[in-house]
Amino acid sequence: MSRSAGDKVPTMVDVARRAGVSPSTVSYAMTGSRPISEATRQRIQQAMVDLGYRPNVFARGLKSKRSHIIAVLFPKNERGMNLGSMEYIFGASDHAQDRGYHLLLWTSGADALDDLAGLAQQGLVDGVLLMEVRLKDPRIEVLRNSELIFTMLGQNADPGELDYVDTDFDQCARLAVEHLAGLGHRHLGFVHQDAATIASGRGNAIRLRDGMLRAAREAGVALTALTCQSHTDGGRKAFAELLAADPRTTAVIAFNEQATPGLMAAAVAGGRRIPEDFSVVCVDMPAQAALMTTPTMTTVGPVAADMGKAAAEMLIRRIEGQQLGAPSQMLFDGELVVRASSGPAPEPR
Amino acid sequence: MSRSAGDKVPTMVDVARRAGVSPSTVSYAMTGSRPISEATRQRIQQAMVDLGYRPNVFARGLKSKRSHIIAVLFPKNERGMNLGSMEYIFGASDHAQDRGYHLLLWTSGADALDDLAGLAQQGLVDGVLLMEVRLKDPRIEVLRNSELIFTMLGQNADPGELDYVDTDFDQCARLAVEHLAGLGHRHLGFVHQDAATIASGRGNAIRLRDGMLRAAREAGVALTALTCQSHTDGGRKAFAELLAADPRTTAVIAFNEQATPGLMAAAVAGGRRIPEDFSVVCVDMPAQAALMTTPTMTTVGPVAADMGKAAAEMLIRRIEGQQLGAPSQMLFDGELVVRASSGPAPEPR
DNA sequence: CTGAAAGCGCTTACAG
DNA sequence: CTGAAAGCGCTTACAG
Repeated sequence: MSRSAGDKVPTMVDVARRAGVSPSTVSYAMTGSRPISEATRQRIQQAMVDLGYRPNVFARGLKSKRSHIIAVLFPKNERGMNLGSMEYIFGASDHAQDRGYHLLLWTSGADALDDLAGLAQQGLVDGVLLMEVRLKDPRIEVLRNSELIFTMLGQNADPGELDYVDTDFDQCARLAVEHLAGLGHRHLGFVHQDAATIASGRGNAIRLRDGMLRAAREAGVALTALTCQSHTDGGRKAFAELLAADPRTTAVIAFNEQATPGLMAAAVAGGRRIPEDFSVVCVDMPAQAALMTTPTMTTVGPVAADMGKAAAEMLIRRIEGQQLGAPSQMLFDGELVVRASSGPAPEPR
Repeated sequence: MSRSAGDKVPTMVDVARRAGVSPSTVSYAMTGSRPISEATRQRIQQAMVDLGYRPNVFARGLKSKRSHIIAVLFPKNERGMNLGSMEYIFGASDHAQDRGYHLLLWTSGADALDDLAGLAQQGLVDGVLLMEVRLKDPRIEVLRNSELIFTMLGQNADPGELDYVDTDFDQCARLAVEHLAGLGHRHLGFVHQDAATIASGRGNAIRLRDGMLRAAREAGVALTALTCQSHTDGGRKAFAELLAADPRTTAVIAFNEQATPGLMAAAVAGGRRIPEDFSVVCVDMPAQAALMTTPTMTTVGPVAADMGKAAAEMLIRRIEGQQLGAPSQMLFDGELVVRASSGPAPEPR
């Protein structure tokens, strides 16, 4: 099984010779595409182990048109880097590896459509995981034309027959609002992403805001929704705007990781203790980040790694033809993790 | 150039026919491995554009033993996920793509040596970028045996002839200590990673601590070095230990992203304003994280994306035979970015 | 400066 | 249940 430097890498012919069968029989034993007697299968198996045989990916791919490689399209400039995206990617990667697939990381911008067409055409990848999906996403057209199989993490405006895995933003909104309403808060704020990001067609921000407004209505609480620049100062400004809009605000739900520290700092600077006087809940903030804020952050959101895993599984099923016809579309429920940033509403003064 | 669904993907034979040359001439024009007349080259180029030709990766790989794929080995369980690692990876990815290479993300644990041997043997990748390198790293032996080309991000105990890109921790230590000493601080703390991590052979923590002690000696200031659990409570405890060890401590240098918020919170809880009474400097904290602390964090460290890029370039040169013989070994200087967490030492009381 | 041909290591109809 | 043979789309000695 272990070979030292210099030994030739064994081929299927070597395995066949050692097992006393023809190369094609070895191939059939591997692909399972026709029945092999148990005895023969055993001998082949043993020969493979003895020689430490691994099939050559290129020969296999050349003939079978299957690479066992999937690409994850993560245009890194979109939102800057964040731990959440990383968790998706690693969830997908782990699962792909378990299923015998490799994961190719593709970081070209979402506008590099020629590059994408090239990737599709080389035959290098069997399928694609599309991240940072916009409501109107030109990559979808390219992938369709190239007949490349793909699964979206997120949704475009009209997913129709397309496969996707997405967060159930309505449910997340409800979870967050009900948590705060249950603690007695009657005047909430919702701080989401900056106007430019939303305008550029990142669908989740829009769906989440609509969900928040609906959930607040249902829970019978007031909710002020604001856009917010994605940095510390943006968060500061958002806090000021929020209080200007509704001075009775005692809690905020934020969907803006970069702005949240500034928002909290502004609250503290304004004489509010968190959570005694003011509660903060974040949507889709990774646990690791939630443990680094002071106080630690109450969060609502699905487990990103699970979503990445589900997307990878969905894609692989489609590639292997186990999922034909009907689209697979999956919404993930968020979980509420109560930490130290949310608490009972203060007594009205 | 654009082809709609159903059209056959053009091959080299199609290009050759259209250009009125033999397939081999097309190949030579692409690889550049023998001279081609300018006229012929033009016709071939035009034919490729007309047909939207892209070489089949598998056919190429099968013959040439070159895949133009490099793998980045990032055993994600090692340190948990962090933005810094992500920046290395994306820096490497961008550069690989610019150089015509694909990047495969390999997230198996560092102990999955059989998997690694398999990867090496399949011939799928031309080379490997090794992350999270330990002082004694068994992966190195596996890669050597398989004769796979690799570059380390970090160093093992005895890099010898191996290629690597690493942070110049001595220089970073000096930068941090001199910054604080220059601000009048005479009693510093150094809070690094937890004892288990260091004992497991993560080399950088050890090198950094030694560098800190040396730099402090040279600058004529006292420095208390501590290990610290990588979470908020660890940071709290570290602050207490630090003051117990040297009550005159007025500044701390931390190499522990997860613990830093706790450390700062403990300082504030202990009645110290940052930076008026107590300064904090972090080593190797990504800018994005540094902007999220309150106050924003003064940092020392190299630009991770640049290191990833340099490592990718080093690897590709080695793969393409532009770098023969002598090892490429490169240390990156850190930069000091002064933000709001460090300031002049307080008046002694 | 260019062509014809062999072959990389598999998979998969075709045949028995 | 198994084998012999063709061929996937390139690269690269060999030949001119």
